[in-house]
Amino acid sequence: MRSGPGSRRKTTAPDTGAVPGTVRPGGRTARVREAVLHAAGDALAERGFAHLDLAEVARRAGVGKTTVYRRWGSVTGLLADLLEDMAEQSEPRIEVGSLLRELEANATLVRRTLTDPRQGALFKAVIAAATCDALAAEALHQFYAARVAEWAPCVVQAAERGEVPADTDPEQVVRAVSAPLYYQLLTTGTPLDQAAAERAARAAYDAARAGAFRTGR
Amino acid sequence: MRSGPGSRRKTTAPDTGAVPGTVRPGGRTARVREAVLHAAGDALAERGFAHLDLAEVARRAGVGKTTVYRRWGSVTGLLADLLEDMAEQSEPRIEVGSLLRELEANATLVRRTLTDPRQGALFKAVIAAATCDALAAEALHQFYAARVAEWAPCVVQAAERGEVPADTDPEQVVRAVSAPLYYQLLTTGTPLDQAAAERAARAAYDAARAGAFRTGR
DNA sequence: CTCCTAACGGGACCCGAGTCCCGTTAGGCG
DNA sequence: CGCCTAACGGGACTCGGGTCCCGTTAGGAG
Repeated sequence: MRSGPGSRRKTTAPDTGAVPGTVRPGGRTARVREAVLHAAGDALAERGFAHLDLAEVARRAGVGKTTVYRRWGSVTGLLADLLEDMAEQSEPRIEVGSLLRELEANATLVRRTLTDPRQGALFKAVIAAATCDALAAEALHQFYAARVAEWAPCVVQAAERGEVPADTDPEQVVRAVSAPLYYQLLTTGTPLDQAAAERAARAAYDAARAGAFRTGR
Repeated sequence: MRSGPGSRRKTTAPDTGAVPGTVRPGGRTARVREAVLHAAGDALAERGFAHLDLAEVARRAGVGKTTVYRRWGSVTGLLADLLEDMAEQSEPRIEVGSLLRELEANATLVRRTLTDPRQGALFKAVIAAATCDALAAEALHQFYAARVAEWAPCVVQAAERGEVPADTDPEQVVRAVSAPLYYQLLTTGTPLDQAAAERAARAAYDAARAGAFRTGR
């Protein structure tokens, strides 16, 4: 793939083997990235993952088709970058002082995200991509690890207050809130309403209090 | 697409507009269907959803490429049929007399299914397909509706025994068992072990007992 | 057993996603 | 404020997934 370091060219393209955009990430490169990610998000929300065409994304972004293929390589690569971009701007947790309230806030946030036309479409697409592409899977795992880490402290604090057993696994509790929402989204046709979010938070809360997520078994 | 009923041909193909295989479902047609579904399952387990090629499936099945396209039309159509085929041979629930035990049995079954190379690959593929194809989504919803209906009675019986509140929604409880397993499979890299299955059953059980799934709110 | 035709099989063909080549634009260091 | 070259842009080209055409095989009614 990459040419040897001794290969001689005239004025064009030494081919350093580096991913384009990493050496000169400023100015134009940044603008192109933003335009492409934005266009990709639009296309995804409108036409769905299955009909996502990189040529169309390039056209919408006012960018050369070659550029998109060179920088992102494939649909899954673009999705991974899109997800990473979204991760940077996701809302932080707000402390409330009550575990049930915090889990409800989390469930509501997840529900809003999955219900949102743009973000929901993106998540569905990334999940689909992750089932058959290692790169997308890695991006997805990173994303959820970060999100779970953001919310885990509320369980730790609840444990300190004695709301749940001291050896409760915080991450398990946070995951238990999201799980039913994703499951419903993917395996049933019923829309995700607020009642589903509250139910998910409540179930995770009750299970945690009953000790279902204790690490010591 | 379909020619009008008045169109005249010599000896070939009246084109009734019906899906091939519905008029003469016996003998050869049935053999072809079985061979193709089997080959598709193999290919899916080996190469994954992304690299599933209908021409390759046809070759493996010893069947003409045209036949596969004519009968199933697309990858998602084939997946939908494959899922329907699997639904017919899934294991029935076994009565145990203890809700926790039954939920654990269910969780173990789900875990085994998702861990199995062939079935697991199929489920991942169908989930991916369902996010962008209405036909696959419908097949998936049907499948889970049937599976949930199969297991819901154990919650009804538990309610009669007083193990959980009388107005507990049985389907919610059953779904709560599967949800964390699917969530873990899709959003984390960690493998689905038996501990995860037991935890899922336990969490659903505790939440149900605490009244998290009561319909009356 | 015979006939009608549903369903299959082979192979030519088509089309568009992805690649390649090479000229042009602009980031950023000296 | 130039120079070097990273990064972009356009357009020709490839190649394999999906379609079409038409001849062949075999299900099943009578």
